[in-house]
Amino acid sequence: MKNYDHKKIEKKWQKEWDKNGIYKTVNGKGKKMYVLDMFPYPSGVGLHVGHPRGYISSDVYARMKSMQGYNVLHPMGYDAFGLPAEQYALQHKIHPRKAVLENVKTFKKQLSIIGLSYDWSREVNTTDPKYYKWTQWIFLQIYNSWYDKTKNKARPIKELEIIFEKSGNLKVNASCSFDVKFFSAKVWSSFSKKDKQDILMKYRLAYEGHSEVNWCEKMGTVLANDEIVNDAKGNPVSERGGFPVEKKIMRQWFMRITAYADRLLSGLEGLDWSDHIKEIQKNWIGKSEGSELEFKISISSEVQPPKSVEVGPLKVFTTRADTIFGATYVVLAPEHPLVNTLKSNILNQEEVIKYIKLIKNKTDEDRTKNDKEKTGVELRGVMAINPANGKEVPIWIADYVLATYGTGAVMAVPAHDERDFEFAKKYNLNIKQSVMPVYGNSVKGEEYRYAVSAFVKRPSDGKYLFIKAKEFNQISKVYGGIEEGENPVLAGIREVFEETGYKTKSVTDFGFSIQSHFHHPHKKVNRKLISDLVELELIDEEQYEVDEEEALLHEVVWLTLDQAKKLITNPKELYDFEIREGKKCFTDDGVLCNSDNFSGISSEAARMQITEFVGGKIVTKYKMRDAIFARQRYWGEPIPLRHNLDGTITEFKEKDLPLELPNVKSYVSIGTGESPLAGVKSWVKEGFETNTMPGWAGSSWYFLRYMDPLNSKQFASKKAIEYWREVDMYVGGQEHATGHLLYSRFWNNFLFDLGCVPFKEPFKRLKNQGMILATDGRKMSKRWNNVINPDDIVNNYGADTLRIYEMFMGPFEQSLPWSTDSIIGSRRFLDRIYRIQEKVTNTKSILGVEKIIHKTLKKVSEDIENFAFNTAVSSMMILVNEIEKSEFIGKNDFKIFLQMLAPFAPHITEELWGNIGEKKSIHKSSWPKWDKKKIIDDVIKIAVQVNGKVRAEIIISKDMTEEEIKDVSLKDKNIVNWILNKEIKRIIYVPNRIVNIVV
RNA sequence: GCCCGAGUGGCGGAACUGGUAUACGCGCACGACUUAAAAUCGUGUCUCGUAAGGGAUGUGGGUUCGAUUCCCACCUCGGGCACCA
Repeated sequence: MKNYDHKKIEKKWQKEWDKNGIYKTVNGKGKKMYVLDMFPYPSGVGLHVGHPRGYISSDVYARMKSMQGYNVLHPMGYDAFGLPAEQYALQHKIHPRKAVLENVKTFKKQLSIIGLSYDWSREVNTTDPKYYKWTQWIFLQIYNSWYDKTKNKARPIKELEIIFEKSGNLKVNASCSFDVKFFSAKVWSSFSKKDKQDILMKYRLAYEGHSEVNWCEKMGTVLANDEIVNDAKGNPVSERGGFPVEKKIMRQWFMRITAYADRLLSGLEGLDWSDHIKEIQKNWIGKSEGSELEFKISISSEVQPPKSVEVGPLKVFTTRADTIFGATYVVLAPEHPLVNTLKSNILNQEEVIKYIKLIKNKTDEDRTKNDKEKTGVELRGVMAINPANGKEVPIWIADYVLATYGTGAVMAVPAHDERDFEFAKKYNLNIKQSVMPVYGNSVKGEEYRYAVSAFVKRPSDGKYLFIKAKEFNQISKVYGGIEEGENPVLAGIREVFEETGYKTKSVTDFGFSIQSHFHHPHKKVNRKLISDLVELELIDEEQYEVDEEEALLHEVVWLTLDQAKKLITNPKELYDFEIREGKKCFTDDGVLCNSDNFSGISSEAARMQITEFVGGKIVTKYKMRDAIFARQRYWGEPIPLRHNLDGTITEFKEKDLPLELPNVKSYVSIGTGESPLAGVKSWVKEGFETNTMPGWAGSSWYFLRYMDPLNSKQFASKKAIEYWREVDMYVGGQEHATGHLLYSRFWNNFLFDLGCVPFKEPFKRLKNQGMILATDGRKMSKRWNNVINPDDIVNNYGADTLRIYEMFMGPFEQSLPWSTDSIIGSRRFLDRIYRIQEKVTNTKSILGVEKIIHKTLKKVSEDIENFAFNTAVSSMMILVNEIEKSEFIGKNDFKIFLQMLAPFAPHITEELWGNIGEKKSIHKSSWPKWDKKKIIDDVIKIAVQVNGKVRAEIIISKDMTEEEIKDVSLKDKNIVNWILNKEIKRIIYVPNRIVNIVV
């Protein structure tokens, strides 16, 4: 017998499979299974061993499903538009189109030697005009749609026009830009064509707008956030070249993904994705429910002469309407439009303008740096009126309020919000408590009391006074009730004297109350206590005599604050320390105080009631923003729109698509920040849009194209879509959690609204492969010189070894370092299998081998289904070890073994399959079924424990009763010693597992 | 700071729903084959102890007849978000 020659075998079968087209998929034949890899961006660098990990896993899965009788769609293609291709082209001075073709070739060559079962006849490429024709087509559908919030779906923009003509926009409940003004049908009809189009633009799901970009004057180009660094002075500069970068407002295209925020959130529920990815998407969408409240603006008479401007109320968004009585100022984002409206009424105009300018020049990074101190300026001369109590509060602008979230304005409640608290402390603003923390649960028959608790300092050594209850051995501060007409400080001084005999004077009243519920053990009553905290100081160290009863109950101890903190366990007491230390900010829910009629009710109830009381409304907000859908680059899909001389926009008709990228010599940035297309005369002359689509456009729908890749009439035929439907198994890296996976869900939901696809969610099941790190534990990168090339592995060990090893090395979703040493184990495994073929006989296997074959088959089938490939391989290794111990193996059993291994090692199994006389490809054979009867053991070994420690093993047969098993256990010679002279309290028997004797 | 996830031999890792911890592979040691080496095969390999037995799943507690698994606190690492009111 010759040795296992992987080179010969793999080459031979790859050629054979190709010739026979065994991986071709035909639409509409039997039950379907769509197994998809995230298609790659074909870079010029080539693959490292980490890349194929996902492809191998989906290939194993697809191969098993195919053998199980599914009609499997398992395609591959290329996502080739985008910045990397453009930069590669610039660097190598070749046209991106040519670079892409070259890279695709390299890529395909590297993939082909791994033996993946792709149907290459369905290959797609996003840069192919035949493909991006449909990307443009979908864009136009989105452009020509608006979102009806009542029907909760996208509708044609034409229908909106009809509504406008009939009744204006008053009754329209749509997702639209925030600045649309109301108009009647009559007013609508008076608008010019351009006016009408401008208004419709605010409703479209793909719309033109403006946004800030990072502009680098010297380079004449727009930079992404990660292309910017800070120089020595902390100013933003370009990473390459170190040229200054500034903010610039530019024209952009957007996608109104926010219209789908709620559907994208709720749609997650039904998906079989990892919780991790769902969590990331949930956070990204960032739903929060709160209230929108209105603060009226009052203008001070100090402004001479008073310029009264029509100022609408200031809207704020808050999730804590219950804290409104503690709102001691309001804050606007510096960009808030009201700042401009109020300009002439602001007394300190210059200061404000200076501040706004300062903020504008900061980069996003500066503004969001974690240790950054909050800054702000008060708008003097104007005040806001708290709608809950009618009191005037100052208005500030500050950089800690974001213009882009909520209403761009907040009511500041420093007592109950950490950010407001920090700001208020810095600028000495009022802090007013309106919610009390609550300790202990309310009980029936509570007696209600006001009380004080006191920190008492002894100036001579800085220690503090505590009392120790003799009965309970607990440390606490002095507590006492506040009598009628007493203030907390006086009550504290009196209580300290009565309980301890010390005379004190007042230092501070912290003015912060806490509500607690407890049982008073001496007075035998339930108490609801509202306590205030004060700090006192000894006047002299002489201790006067105290009441005898008091003295019996507790003694005085003097401790440093640190000592006390360690001794005290009561959470309410500990909270007092925090108040003392100036962390007077309580962000949890509690019970309202200082809140007029609302005092005493819970935070939760108050949120609704107060919102109603002040005439606000309950609203839902999302962190997610609309997605920018434009790049100022050459290498992307052209946006199929034409700008007319009168300022209107005309979209392309379907028959005129695709709008192809002009074939130009130079695609270098033209220096105005616009796309290089703006420098192409013929293009500009036609009025074509010069922005191109972003990288995520083509990848947001490619999974639909595979279903019907050559269709020139539709992006895919209805029939094909209805047959293949959603992707059953989607495999790719988790770095796409908030990009591709969100955008494609958005597009698919949109296409569903349009009736183009019969399902909302495109990816039913998702698996994310972990990264393969270099042997040094770092990421594989040319930079570290630690890249391992799969071609070398395939050459030295074979594709099957690479496949087995990558599946075996660890849990699929976990990142793991590559080990050059360990791969030999996978090769040895295949070597052994190759040798086993000599043991194949035409007779039946011995019983033990047959049994383990069926057990392993069950495990492998289940493990592949669950993507637990490492344990599947491991169980097959155990099987091989067993077979080696046996003198021979029956042909039928060997066949079953080859079949279960075939998805992992398609070449060697095909070879051995042929060697034992099979004519048809193993990959076209039917996945074997395990025989339930064959995997039941007649006798098994179980452990016997005494008091939870294993002391013996016994062999039991399947028809023994529990009594018999217990009996055997007790009589076992190892056990007898352990239970000698002891009373047996209990015997626990877990069927087929364990006997535990408790003595 | 907040929200997730993970900590098991020299290494990658296994352990079903709470039931014999360390499967499988790598490495290492010894042995067989060989003039020799490689390859291959066999045996051993958590730790302390001659043994009986004891101790180990990041640390400390708890629940349980029994905990890698459940609960509480803490430590370390990885990921996500980061002034989202």
